[in-house]
Amino acid sequence: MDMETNTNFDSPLGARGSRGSLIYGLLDCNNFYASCERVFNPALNGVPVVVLSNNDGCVIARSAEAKALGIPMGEPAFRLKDLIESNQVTVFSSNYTLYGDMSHRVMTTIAEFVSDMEVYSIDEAFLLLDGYENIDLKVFGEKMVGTVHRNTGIPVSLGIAPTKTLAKVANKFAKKYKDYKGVCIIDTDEKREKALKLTEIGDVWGIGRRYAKTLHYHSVNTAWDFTQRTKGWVRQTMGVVGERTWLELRGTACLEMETPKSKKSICTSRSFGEKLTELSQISEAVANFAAGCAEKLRTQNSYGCVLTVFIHTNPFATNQPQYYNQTTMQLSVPTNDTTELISYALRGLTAIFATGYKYKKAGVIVSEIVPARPLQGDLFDTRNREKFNKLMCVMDSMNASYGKQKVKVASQGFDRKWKLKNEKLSPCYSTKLKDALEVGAKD
DNA sequence: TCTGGGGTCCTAGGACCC
DNA sequence: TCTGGGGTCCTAGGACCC
Repeated sequence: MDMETNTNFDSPLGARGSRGSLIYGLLDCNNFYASCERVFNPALNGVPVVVLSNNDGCVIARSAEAKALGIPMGEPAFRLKDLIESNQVTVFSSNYTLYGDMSHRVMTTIAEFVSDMEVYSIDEAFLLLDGYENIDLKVFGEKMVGTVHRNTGIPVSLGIAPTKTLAKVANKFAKKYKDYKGVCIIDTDEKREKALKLTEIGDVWGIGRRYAKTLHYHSVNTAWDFTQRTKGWVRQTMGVVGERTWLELRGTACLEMETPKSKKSICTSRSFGEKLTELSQISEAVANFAAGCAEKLRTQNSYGCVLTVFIHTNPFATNQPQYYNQTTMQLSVPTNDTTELISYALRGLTAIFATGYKYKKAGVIVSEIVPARPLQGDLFDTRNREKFNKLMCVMDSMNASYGKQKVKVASQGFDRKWKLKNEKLSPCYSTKLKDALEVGAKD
C-alpha cells in the first residue's frame, strides 16, 4: 500500500483503540552510534553525522541528516568521499568504549521503569509489560522515552504489541512518524492489519535479504501479504523459523523473553590496517586475538574446549591470488589462560599459513564453552594451572587499574603492523574521567 | 589504494551403530 | 539378481540478527 493513501500521514495507525493482550515492548535507540557522538558534541545536532566500522571501512550508523543525503547503510567509506566532502558530513571512527558506556546508561534508566527486560543488543531492549494492564501504556511509554532522553541524551523509540515481532513493527512506526512522540502501540487487529500493509516484507524482523527475494518472487511484498499465505506454504518455503515469524505477525507469540546465557562461542577477529605477508606479523595479530578471547572468557567466568584459527586474503581483490584456511583444535583441558590459548592459536596458524599471499584478516574463535573446569583433568596434563591462574588474575587486575593492554604476553608484540585504522576516533568522553578516578583510587 | 565484527539457530547429509 | 530400517551424532553451510 502507498503511504499517500493514508489520511493521517503522521500517525497512520490512527487513534488508540481498545486494548488487546499487550505484552511486549521494544525500546531502541535512534541512530545509536551517531547519537552517542552527539551527546558530547552538541554542535553536531542538526548536521549529518556518520560512524564508520572498524578500520574505517564502511558506514554503520547515520544521523537522520546523513540518511536524508542518501548515504546507505554498509556503504564503503571510500565510495562516499565526494558526498561527504560536498555536504560537510562529520565522520567518526567507531568508539566502542563510548557506545558501551552509553548503552549501559540507557539500559539502567529503562530498568527503573520495567523489571523484566531483555537487553537484546547494544542499543535495544525487549520489555515484558505483563501486569501493566491497568495503566495507560501510551503515557507510561512516553514518560520512559522522555526520561531516557533527558538522563542520557540519547533519543529512543518504543513499540508495544502482543508479540516481539509486532513490537519491532510498532517500533519502526514510532521512529518514522513524529506524532507518535516516540511510542507506537499495536493493540487491535485493525491497527495490526494497517501496520502490516504499510510494512515492506524485507523490513520484518527475521526476514533477511535472501527470503525477501524469494517472497517477492512469490508476490509477497508486504508483511500483510505474508500473513495471508497458509502456514504450510510458509513452513515449506522458509522452515520453522519462517513459520514462527508468520505466527508472530498474526499475533501469536512464540518468542519469549530470554535470560542472559553465557556465550556458546567467542570470536576475536580483525581486518588488518595494511595487508600482511609475513608469518611473524600475522602471529602477533593472532596472539592478540587469542588474548582477547581469553579475556572475554575470564570476564564471563568460563573456559573454552575448542579453538579455531582462520586467515584469509582480501576477497574483494579479485585480481589477486586468494587463500582461505582454518583449523580447529580440541584443547587438552578447558582453559581461559592467555598464554595457553596463544600457544594453541600460534600452533594452528603455523599449520594453515601459506607464503606468497597478502593477508587481510585473521581471527580466533573459542567454542564449546563450559562454566567450570572439570575436577578430573587430563592425566597427562603437566601444566601448573594453579600458578597460571594466579598470573591471569594479577594480569587482569593490573590491566583494570592501569588501562587495557598495559600488561601482556610477549608474543602479543609491540609492532602492531596489523593494527586497524581509526583516524577519526572521538575521545572516550564518558569513561575517561572514570578511568582516571579508578587509577587514582587504587594508587 | 580503500568493503566490519560478533553472534545465534536450523537443516541436510554423511558416518556410524545396532 | 536380490541388497533393511531406524536412530544418533557430527559437521558444514546457510539463513538471520545487530
